[in-house]
Amino acid sequence: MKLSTRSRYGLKAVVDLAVYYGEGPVSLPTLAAAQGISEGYLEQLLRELKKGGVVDTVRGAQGGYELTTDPAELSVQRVLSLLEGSTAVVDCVGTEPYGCKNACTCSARPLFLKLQSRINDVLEQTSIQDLADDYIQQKRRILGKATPCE
Amino acid sequence: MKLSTRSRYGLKAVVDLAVYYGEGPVSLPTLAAAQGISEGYLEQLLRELKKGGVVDTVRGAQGGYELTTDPAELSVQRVLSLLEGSTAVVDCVGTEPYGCKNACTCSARPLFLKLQSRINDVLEQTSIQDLADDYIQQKRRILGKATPCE
DNA sequence: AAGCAATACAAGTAAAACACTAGGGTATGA
DNA sequence: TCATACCCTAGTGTTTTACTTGTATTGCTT
Repeated sequence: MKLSTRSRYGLKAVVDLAVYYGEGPVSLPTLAAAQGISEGYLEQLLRELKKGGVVDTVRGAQGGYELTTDPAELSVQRVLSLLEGSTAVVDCVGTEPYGCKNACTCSARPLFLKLQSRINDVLEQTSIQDLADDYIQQKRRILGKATPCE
Repeated sequence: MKLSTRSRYGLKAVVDLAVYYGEGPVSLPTLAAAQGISEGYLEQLLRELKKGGVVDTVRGAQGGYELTTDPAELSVQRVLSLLEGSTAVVDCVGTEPYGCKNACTCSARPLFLKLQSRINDVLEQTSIQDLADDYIQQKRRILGKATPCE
């Protein structure tokens, strides 16, 4: 039931892009360094996000990646769906119909449906802007304190 | 973010046991046949559940598995934790402390915490009895109808 | 006491998913 | 034209998943 590292890195990169939204593209080396991961790996994730229309790219020197949309209008659900393939905990409750012929007699299905519904609520209602706001605020708190955390 | 088949099979087996709770042990061949899976595989799952104190066993002829607890007092959370290892979507929000030193500056952490909280709500508030009740009721509905499902 | 119906346990294994790495190609601003 | 970017495909080692196989051991039944 774990979220893949793809999703974690990719999502965090999108939040990073949200912080600089409207200020021109951010380069891959910059984004990769921010998370301490390889450029090659992060690039794959960003390409997936581009295919999904979440980010846009500018090639050449001074180029980079930027969000296509206002981060306030971009849900976490959309980002994770692209990175994870699907956010369904079991195929039979995913968005695309999965023909489990036992669905109607499955003793666990009611649970799965409810669980998925709650998950979707959170992922759809949380915008990238929400995460970026928290992130900026948290950084401010840390700067104002002697002890960085807790 | 998928739930393993371990969890799906194991959970359904526990619901099956709930249906016969108080009526003596149910044998592995019976449980395996009910789901159409191999006995060897299901046995591993049940052994895990025994280690976790969810089921008890009776050896020898006429033996089998039975729930140790009233299914109304048994949460889905407890069952899935044993089967899945943990129900955490990311290690840093699991029950046992995972020392991610970047936790306090992680832009995705607020989301993960909220998501995990909602998931735990569902898994803790749903009892095995709840699933068994739905299951029995659904079977009744099917018997009363010409078309079995939708 | 024999036999059979059960669980107990350990090991092995094929396939898929995961988490990357490597290396070449193409566009573009300075 | 050169350095800085993005673009794209393949490959690869590791881990996890989803099982199978085989050998005990236990205990009711006859």
